[in-house]
Amino acid sequence: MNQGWSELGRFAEPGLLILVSLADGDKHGYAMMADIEQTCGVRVGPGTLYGALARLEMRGWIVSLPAEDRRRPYRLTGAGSAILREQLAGMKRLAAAGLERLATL
Amino acid sequence: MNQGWSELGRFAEPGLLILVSLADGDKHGYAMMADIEQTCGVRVGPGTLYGALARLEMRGWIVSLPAEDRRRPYRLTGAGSAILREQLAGMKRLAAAGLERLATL
DNA sequence: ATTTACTATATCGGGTGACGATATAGCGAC
DNA sequence: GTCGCTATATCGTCACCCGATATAGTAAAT
Repeated sequence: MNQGWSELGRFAEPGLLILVSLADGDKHGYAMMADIEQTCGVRVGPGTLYGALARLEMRGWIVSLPAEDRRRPYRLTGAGSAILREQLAGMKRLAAAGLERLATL
Repeated sequence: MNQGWSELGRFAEPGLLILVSLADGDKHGYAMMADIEQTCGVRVGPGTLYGALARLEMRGWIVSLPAEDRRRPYRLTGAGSAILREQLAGMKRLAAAGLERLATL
């Protein structure tokens, strides 16, 4: 984690970044790392990524597809896209409310 | 944590919620809990709150003001509001990008 | 007056997860 | 055949979330 999205304790959520990455279409781990770094400017290391993938799958937000080649692709589930939509809507509200507060400060 | 902002492992950042709460003006802990619950629908317990407050202060995002009465108010620092602005801008971008991806899914 | 409820802060402990480091291995190029 | 890239996996440490619990002041109710 970190850089671009800038130093702080733990203000970024790798799991959420993964879900956003998969919202674009099925991807395997390495491709997600590249996608997330490119679109968010955040580097997610393998330790973070594969741990988060396992937890997301365990919770049913994603499923792993049969491995093609050396690649193990993942797909966002219905539950995953529902929770993602909900989370992003909440984030959007929070960001708007927070920025407004900062503006009138 | 949880409810309204809905069940998931750890997709909410108490530290960020505190900064947003303080962006509205100085507040003591108990007032932040009330403010955060009212505006975000998220309940932050005392264990979460005071731990996060200590860390935020240690990092210089907030300062504790001299206690009036029984209350220990906190104030957002310049560094704190800068980091908050940056974080919220990032969140806004991510939310917009993610929701767009979900829409074209 | 004492019980009840709310305000307010503080601490402890368990469990979860972020993340760097490291290992493994296939592939293409030079 | 070695170098760099693609790709996945695991381990260990440290941070920190969060429920539970303790403490205490205030204030209205009984």
